[in-house]
Amino acid sequence: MSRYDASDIEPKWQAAWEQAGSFLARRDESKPKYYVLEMFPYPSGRIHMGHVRNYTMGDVIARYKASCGFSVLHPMGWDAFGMPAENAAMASGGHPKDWTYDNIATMKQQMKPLGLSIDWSREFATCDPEYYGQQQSMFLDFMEKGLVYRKAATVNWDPVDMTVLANEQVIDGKGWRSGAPVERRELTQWFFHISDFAEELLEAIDGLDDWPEKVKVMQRNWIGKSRGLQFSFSMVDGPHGHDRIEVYTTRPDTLMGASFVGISPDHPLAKMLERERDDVAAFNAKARQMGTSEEELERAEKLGFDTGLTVRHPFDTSWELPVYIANFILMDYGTGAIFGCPAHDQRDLDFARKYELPVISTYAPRDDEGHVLPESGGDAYVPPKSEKVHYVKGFAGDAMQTGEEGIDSAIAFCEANGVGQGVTKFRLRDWGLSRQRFWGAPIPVVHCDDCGVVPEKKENLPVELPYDVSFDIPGNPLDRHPTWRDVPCPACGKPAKRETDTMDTFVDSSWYFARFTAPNAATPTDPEEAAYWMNVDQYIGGIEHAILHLLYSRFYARAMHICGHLPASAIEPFNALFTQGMVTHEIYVTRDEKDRPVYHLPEHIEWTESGARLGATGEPVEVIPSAKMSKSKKNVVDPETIIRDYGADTARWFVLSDSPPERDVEWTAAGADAAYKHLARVHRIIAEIAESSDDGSKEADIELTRAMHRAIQDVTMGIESFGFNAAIAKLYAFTNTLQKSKAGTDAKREAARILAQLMSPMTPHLSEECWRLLGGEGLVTGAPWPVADESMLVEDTVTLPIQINGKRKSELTVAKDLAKEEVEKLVLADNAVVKALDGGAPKKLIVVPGRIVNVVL
RNA sequence: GCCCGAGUGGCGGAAUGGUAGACGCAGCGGAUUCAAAAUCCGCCGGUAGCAAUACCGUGGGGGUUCGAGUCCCCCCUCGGGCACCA
Repeated sequence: MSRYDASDIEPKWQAAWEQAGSFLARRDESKPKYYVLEMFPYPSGRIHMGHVRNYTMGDVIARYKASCGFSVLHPMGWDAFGMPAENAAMASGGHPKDWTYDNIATMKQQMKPLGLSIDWSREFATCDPEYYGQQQSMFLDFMEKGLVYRKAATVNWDPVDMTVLANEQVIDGKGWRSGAPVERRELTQWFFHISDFAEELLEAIDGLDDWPEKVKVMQRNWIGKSRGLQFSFSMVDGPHGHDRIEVYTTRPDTLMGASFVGISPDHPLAKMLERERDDVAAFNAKARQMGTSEEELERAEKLGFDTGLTVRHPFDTSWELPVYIANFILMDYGTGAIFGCPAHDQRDLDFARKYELPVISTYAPRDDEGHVLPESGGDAYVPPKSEKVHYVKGFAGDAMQTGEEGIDSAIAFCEANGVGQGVTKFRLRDWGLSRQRFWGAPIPVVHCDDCGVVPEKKENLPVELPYDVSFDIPGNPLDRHPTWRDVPCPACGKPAKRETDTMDTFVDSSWYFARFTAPNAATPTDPEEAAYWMNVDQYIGGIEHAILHLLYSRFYARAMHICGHLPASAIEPFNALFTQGMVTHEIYVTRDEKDRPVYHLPEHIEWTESGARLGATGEPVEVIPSAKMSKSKKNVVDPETIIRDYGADTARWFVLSDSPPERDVEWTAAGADAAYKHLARVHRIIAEIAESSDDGSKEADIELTRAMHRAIQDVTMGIESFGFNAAIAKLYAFTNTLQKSKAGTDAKREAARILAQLMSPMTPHLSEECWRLLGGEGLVTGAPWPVADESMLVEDTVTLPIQINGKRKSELTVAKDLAKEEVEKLVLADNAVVKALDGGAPKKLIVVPGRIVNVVL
């Protein structure tokens, strides 16, 4: 009998699947289809355990669904454009293309030994000209349908490197390379009209039944539909025709508590003042010395500049409010101007106290006992809008009403009195897709002095990225590439210049799922293939993509439908979504002479009785609790090493077994050892059973068969509900039962065959091996999934716990369907109950049939 | 700062509002062995107790309920996102 040797078993069965073409997706109209997709990887260089976990989960689903008779599509590709390739080119020369394709080759070579049931014939990278050429073609379609436009928008500008910075390249308000304070700068950029779809994208969330509730909540909040009042303050002696300031507020019910008006440094009025007054110019310049991210603006100290100008309150023209320029107000939101009500907004309150502005409550708690008014030094009073409050300075509706009612009546009152109108706004902004970078899909338009912005002709696509470029000076090489940049105008033929902005990589990942249905089509999609394979039935990826990637894809699918590239049924492209957790690991750190941390790889650590030490020097090592595996912290284990030492099945089993899939899993060497030992044990048990021939007792046969059907039921439910760890726990239990069983060989062989099959989505190689040992027909991959016999699942008796006052004191084993009255009699006769009642009668006797009994004294 | 999650033994975790700790790891005891590895069997939340058993226990504090890890309110800690990281 051979020992379990993964390095022997795994390549053998991978070759068998390859030869059988087991994973080629075939369009078969006679079968139901199932499209399972994991978020495709960025080719960073090497795969990591997070990838292994993500793809293993998808693989379990893909293999299970194939066994259930579905025609399965399970493809893989590469999200291959992006900054790291460009950074690598800057750091060590070379071309981003070579770096990227080298990485893809390495990572594919690392993924293959995992034995994933992927149809590799559909593989592509988003940096393939065939792919981004189709994307450019769709961009032209979008232009034609009015889904794209240009406008000015702010970017992070590094004044030393003379280049645009990504948010992650801005560290503490400074450029990551130059260290120079970044500036906000306006550039004309390309935008998708995603905000036109805000209402629809919001409403359609309700139909996403198989998406996690938290993702739906995050998307709803992101779209941020609000009802509010838009109106203008008239200015007192407004300069140069600026006689009004238009504001939008979601809390018009606090209008009588307004104490100042704030405008963005980029507001037209602020810009006008800036030209005339040095002090305003200085303040605005300082305010612009900040990154563009919302997070940075919110965290920064709130600063204001008193312009000396005032506006009149719409309901009391003798009441004048000061106008401040404030660094936390963005021109992109609403009207770029707000009124501040310090009593009911903590940020406004902080601002008011700083600049000694009045604080006026418009409402207070109904029961204001213990409530310290913000006027008297308390915090801003910000109750939920659904809570009833007492309006002390309201101007419409009842004195006692909820915030929502207060807002509604305030809007109605203002409209009736000619002060502005109620409007619905969305927080969602249009999707800026321009990137001033090289390594992305070129935006296929040409700028002509005569004709303006001219779309490239479709027959000239793809507009391919040039190879003869260098990255030794900052900025986009496309900007300074004369032969690539200087082209004739597609409309008039005169000399013109190509657009040098490339597309956001979110564009690439917003339709790759559709391209997988026909990866070689001469158009973006093939209608028949898209109709058959779309939608993605199960999408799996990280929670970090909960908002942007998924929202953009939902928009993009709609835009593709408008242009005829997807059927109407595919505008919500992901039927079910699962967000898996990360793989974490402990961090090992020592200190250098300057007390800076030095990180060490897990494989360099040795464990002694006195703790962790560095293997090479014996130096003690500090162990920091688990965090996401990252190269910088060196808390990584290389899947390649794990596969070499234990085999792919062990890696797959471990990442599924130890934690619920939506939670983080901590990689531990002990856990990997345990997984390996268990697989070896299964192999041994099954090999023994395959060689044995015993008669067992009939009772043992029935008992084992019952356990087998129970296992089929539990494991199937586990997989269906993404409870992989629970399914694996049942498989452990069933293995224990099988090992201890006194059943005869026939019953044991059947149970062993079912065990191998139930394990096959998780450990496909081992399962094939066991299947063969047991004389199973063909490959277990593709063998029909077993179905539990319902009659074998039913138990005749149940054990009811007996609680006294909610605490378990005894138990009672009765026939499953014993009448409630009979149960009550038996309960009252129970020793523990008799003792507790001490001759008295229970106050209450609760019998939940088949579950529990509670005696209340 | 704003939005969304998560917190259960030494560890990973299980538990349609119904016996908290399934299953696994580590640990302890035993069998096997010349010995070890491997394997097999048993024990394994805390406190008190020889024991039977009692009390405590799901991040902290309140609440709803016959009954709360699970539902509600407040708080703490950790993680994800915040529109140019992917």
